[in-house]
Amino acid sequence: MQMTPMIESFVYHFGEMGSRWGFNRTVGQIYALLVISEQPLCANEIGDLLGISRGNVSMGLKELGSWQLVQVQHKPGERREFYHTRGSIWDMANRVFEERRKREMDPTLTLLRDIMMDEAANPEEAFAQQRITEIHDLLENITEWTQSLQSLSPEKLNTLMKLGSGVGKVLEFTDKFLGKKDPAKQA
Amino acid sequence: MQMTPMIESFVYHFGEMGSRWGFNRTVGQIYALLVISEQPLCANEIGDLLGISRGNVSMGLKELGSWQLVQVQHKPGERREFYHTRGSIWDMANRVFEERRKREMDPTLTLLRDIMMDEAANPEEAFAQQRITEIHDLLENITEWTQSLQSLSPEKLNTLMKLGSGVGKVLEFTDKFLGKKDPAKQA
DNA sequence: TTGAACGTTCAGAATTTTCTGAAAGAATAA
DNA sequence: TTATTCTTTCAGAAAATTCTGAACGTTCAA
Repeated sequence: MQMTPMIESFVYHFGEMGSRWGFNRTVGQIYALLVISEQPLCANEIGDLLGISRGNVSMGLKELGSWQLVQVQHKPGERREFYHTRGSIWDMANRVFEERRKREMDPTLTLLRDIMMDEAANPEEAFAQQRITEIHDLLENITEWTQSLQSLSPEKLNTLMKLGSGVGKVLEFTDKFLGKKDPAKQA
Repeated sequence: MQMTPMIESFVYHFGEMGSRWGFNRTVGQIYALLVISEQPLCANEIGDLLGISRGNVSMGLKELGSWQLVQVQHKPGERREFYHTRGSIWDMANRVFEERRKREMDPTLTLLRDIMMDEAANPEEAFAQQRITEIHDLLENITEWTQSLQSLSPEKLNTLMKLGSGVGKVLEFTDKFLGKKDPAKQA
């Protein structure tokens, strides 16, 4: 693996973006490198390519492991471990979604529910609780929905994506033909 | 406005979460405060409630303004500015999505497209380009789709959300009744 | 025109996050 | 056993981010 300008720009950009997705720059760079490398890479090679210390590479790979985004491989006769990404780009995106849900959404929903259970001590708290309930319901909706989308087959998801806002038409159409039957009941 | 334990826990949690949504802890706290306060707040009050400096409040409000998440209000006879959130919780979520798309997705898509246009200098770059194309297509799909969902009416969006994975059934149903017609064409 | 009450800015301080490299652990072969 | 080659850990260093508060700008009333 060689650091050409093309590969550098990709790796550095994903380093910056990484922090938006829940991990730091180095972790993002390591991941970017593994994604675009056809061959699995060993820790030393990663460190050399990115110009970071061996310890940092180790921590980064550990982090990526906890996200289940990398796989360890052994080459016969080699003692070193080689790393590469697992699954398709889709699988990876799913895993990031899933992991962020667990780490961010779930604790937030729990907190909001706890607050909703409390007795409001005054009108200010009552108003706050009302807002918090709205936020909770929205987040819960989005969370459940995205989760159910993830269980859809890739083909169906693709159809759905291609539909775009045309999905509105499909809903109308379905409504008309099913008559009284509420499509929501099919969920 | 008073800092009760209930309000504190909400505000602090959203401070932590804020960093995941693209702004820092203080900005998250200021926003949380404005969301659950029925009355608009002035900058001094915000600073006092959160125990942060006046300058920090000013910077935080500026940041929230750039996200179009707060509105300035003037009370008659008052020289101070009062701040509160604009629109419903849904509107706010939309605005955050929209803003993140502009700040993160668009630049990423541009970079990936640029790389896709380059000539691959060797087989390694060719492989990298292939992966980058996959990533680009996925991100573009998701971006366009979420954008088109945002243009849907709130009721339709709600129906869709409630459908959950049941949307798969609706797609099958539509397929059957439309026969040869590919629903994707309606998009 | 002065002073009071507000808002903004930004250099440097404080804090938080990330990274390094030395030490220690583990596997293997001789 | 010892040497070799790899990995991991973590205390402290380095870097990045955030925050403070003083200086300055603006508006308005007297």
